[in-house]
Amino acid sequence: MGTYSLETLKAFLNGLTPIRSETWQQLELLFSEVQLPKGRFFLEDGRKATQIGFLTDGVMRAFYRNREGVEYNKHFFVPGSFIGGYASLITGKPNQIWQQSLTDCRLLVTDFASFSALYDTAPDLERAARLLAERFFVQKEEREIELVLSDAQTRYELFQQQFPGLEQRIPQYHIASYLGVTPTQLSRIRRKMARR
Amino acid sequence: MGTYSLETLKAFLNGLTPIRSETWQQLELLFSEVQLPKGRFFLEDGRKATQIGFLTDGVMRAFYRNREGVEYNKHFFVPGSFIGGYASLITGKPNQIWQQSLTDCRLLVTDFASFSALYDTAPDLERAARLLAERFFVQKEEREIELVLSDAQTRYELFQQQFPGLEQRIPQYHIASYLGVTPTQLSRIRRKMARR
DNA sequence: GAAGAAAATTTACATAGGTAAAGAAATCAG
DNA sequence: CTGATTTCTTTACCTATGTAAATTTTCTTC
Repeated sequence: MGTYSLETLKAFLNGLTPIRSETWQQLELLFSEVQLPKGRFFLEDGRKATQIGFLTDGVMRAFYRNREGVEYNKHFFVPGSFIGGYASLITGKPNQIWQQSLTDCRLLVTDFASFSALYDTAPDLERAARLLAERFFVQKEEREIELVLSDAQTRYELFQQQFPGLEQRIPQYHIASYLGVTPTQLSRIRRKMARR
Repeated sequence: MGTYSLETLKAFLNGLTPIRSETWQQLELLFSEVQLPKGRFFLEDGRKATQIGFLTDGVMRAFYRNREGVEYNKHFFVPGSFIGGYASLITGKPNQIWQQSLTDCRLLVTDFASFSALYDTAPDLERAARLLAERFFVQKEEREIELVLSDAQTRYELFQQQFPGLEQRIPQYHIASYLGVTPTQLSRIRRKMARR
């Protein structure tokens, strides 16, 4: 089972760029499997991020929280995603984005410092890291475009396409927050859509 | 003058990670200086991006445009910034973000394919590219947080801090668009701020 | 399967901020 | 300089969506 998770991670990295077996041998020693029950935080606001995880099972969310405690969902993670306070890991500044399990989850976790220390001797891994950073950037930009150019109903339809089946697994208020509207408004949108 | 621009670029890259002189020798041959009069596009919607530029003089903006032709400014570029349709360059998909000079500009321009071809033989350059991608990601996330957690007046104040002096050089409607409000609303905010 | 909790919907009302258009101010070109 | 253009501000009006609270529905768990 742990082996299977590691295989998923290996396949993911190889999908970015071919990883040499020497590199992988070093890499797989770094990761350990962690169970995260529903509702737990992988990452909280205000402290420095130090770990990265690779989600192999379950659903998680990333969100911001304002002074008054209002939460804004920014992303859902499904199996096969890297999670972690990427900006905080890179800059060393306090983390601003919370990450929480919405179902029971399984993760492969490692210390980011150990991971990135390998870049010096493993150019294939540094390449993977570049491609991953680029992919993260593109994802953020695509989401930004979605938020700017689409109205709430279209965003809802896009959410349904991008996360098939997820709608059934998590509360609607989480989806509303992800769409940038209130549950009230999402309910109005759904009613309107159902009427035709 | 062209030499001076190249020095700026070199300093910028060295600020990311030390660049070997062999790498720089190859690199500087790739770039050529381009003048961009006010109002010209570096990049338009719908076609694939192929070039990157390094802005050495002037101000540019990046923006999205919806079906109806309404524009949404997402970023201003000041000297010392890389510009180009980064997402499109990476993915090969059609570009979605327009980039236009707001004043007369000077740029160092190169073909991205030639630039990235050097990664294979120049790990220092690939490292710079990784750090740049990470930096781009962090910038986007910080801006995202700003848009989510701050109201329009705070965003205006942040704009003034982040782009000192820029306010005087470009029309207010460009700033309003960057802040995500109408010129009407920015005017209301300014009036309110002036009253104390 | 009944009681309680959580989630979703609906309603009534309030309001921030949009649109449109007119007028004032500033800037530019000849 | 001066007329023309562009930019900025203001006003009036309107609508989408927020808030709050009540109601209904769905999900848990004992």
